[in-house]
Amino acid sequence: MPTKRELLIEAAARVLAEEGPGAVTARRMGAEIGASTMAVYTHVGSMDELLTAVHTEGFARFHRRLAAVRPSDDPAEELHALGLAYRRFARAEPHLYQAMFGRTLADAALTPEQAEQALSTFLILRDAVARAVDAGLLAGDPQDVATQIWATVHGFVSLELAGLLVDDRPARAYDALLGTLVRGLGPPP
Amino acid sequence: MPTKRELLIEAAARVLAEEGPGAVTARRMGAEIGASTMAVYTHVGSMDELLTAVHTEGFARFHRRLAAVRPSDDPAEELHALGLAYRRFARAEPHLYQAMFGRTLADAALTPEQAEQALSTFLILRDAVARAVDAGLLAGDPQDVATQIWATVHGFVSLELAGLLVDDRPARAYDALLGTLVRGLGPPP
DNA sequence: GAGGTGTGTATAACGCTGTTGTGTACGGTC
DNA sequence: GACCGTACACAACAGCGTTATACACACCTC
Repeated sequence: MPTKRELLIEAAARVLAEEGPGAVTARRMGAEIGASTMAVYTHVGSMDELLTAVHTEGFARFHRRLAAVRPSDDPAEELHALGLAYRRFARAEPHLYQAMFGRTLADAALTPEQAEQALSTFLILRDAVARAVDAGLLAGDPQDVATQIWATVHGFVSLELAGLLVDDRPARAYDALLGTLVRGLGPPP
Repeated sequence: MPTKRELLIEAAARVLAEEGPGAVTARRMGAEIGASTMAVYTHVGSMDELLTAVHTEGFARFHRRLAAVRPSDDPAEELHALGLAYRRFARAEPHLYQAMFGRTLADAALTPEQAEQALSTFLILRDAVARAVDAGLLAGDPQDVATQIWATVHGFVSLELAGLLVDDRPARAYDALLGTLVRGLGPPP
């Protein structure tokens, strides 16, 4: 049986994903779990802490999605599958993705828990990159290479979610971008 | 002499840049220009329209920054300078950058004016890419290539602003990413 | 079992927000 | 001089996050 805190976080993540950040209010969250507004303050602390918890929950879902990509013998195929899973998650839960990646550092730094969550998700990518480097597909320090891949992939889906991508065939453009990455990160000929 | 509408937009952009989105309120904006709250509604229409106008103003500033990068005889150097100007703008005005690129398409589509603004800024990059393709530095359709570059560059600075970049030398990592891009987008050997 | 203690809850209130309505002053037009 | 439309300040409304208050209930000690 989930605690009321867990119910609140789950409800907040769901309402955020379905109706956007404007719908996530303390009164609404209380009503969602059949309690009063005070539930947020008794069980979570504040709306800010609730949104922080949703951030963490978002990364947990993201982690599960990426971890579900089963390792392949072909590192190129595995990286491609990871890239597709990444974009699929962002398009499936745009508000959650926005809550996870859209914060500005100038506002508030990440909590240690958030940083650890983000790092553990990043490690999925880094390990796959390390295998690709071992196989000779990519070259360089896996950490640096994975950072570049993450930035690139995030940039594309972020522009896409913001409606700033002019391309009318985003899936094809995304594949082209992944191809560019592998070319640019490959060993020198 | 600027109109009160222009004063409001300028004040909103400034307060947004200096104090973040939470400080941009109707009462504050009225006080900023020495008028009452009603000024926002008389001269702009609503807070939402004001933020839309700030979005447009942000792209105008962005455009000026990128357009100030003077064309070089060396397309590689020009692209590199554009990339540095891009990151410099984002780091100088993170809240403005966030307001420009952080909206989720699911919330509200861009107005035609916003789309045109964004496109005209994109054209600066596309033209530079076209020159690089002519010079044999890059290969492919300039529009597609420029889209890939934009996505990549945006992804990096976006992660950086969100505090999710683990690298402790972001400037070096950014240069490495730009290098990867040029390699990946260059003509086949 | 009786009485104190502490936690969870609901209700109400405070100050803030965006927005709207009301009344008033001002400047141009017939 | 009378009229009209615009801009303005002030007040009010609903909703927000948050806090204070009062009540209910489980538990623990005597």
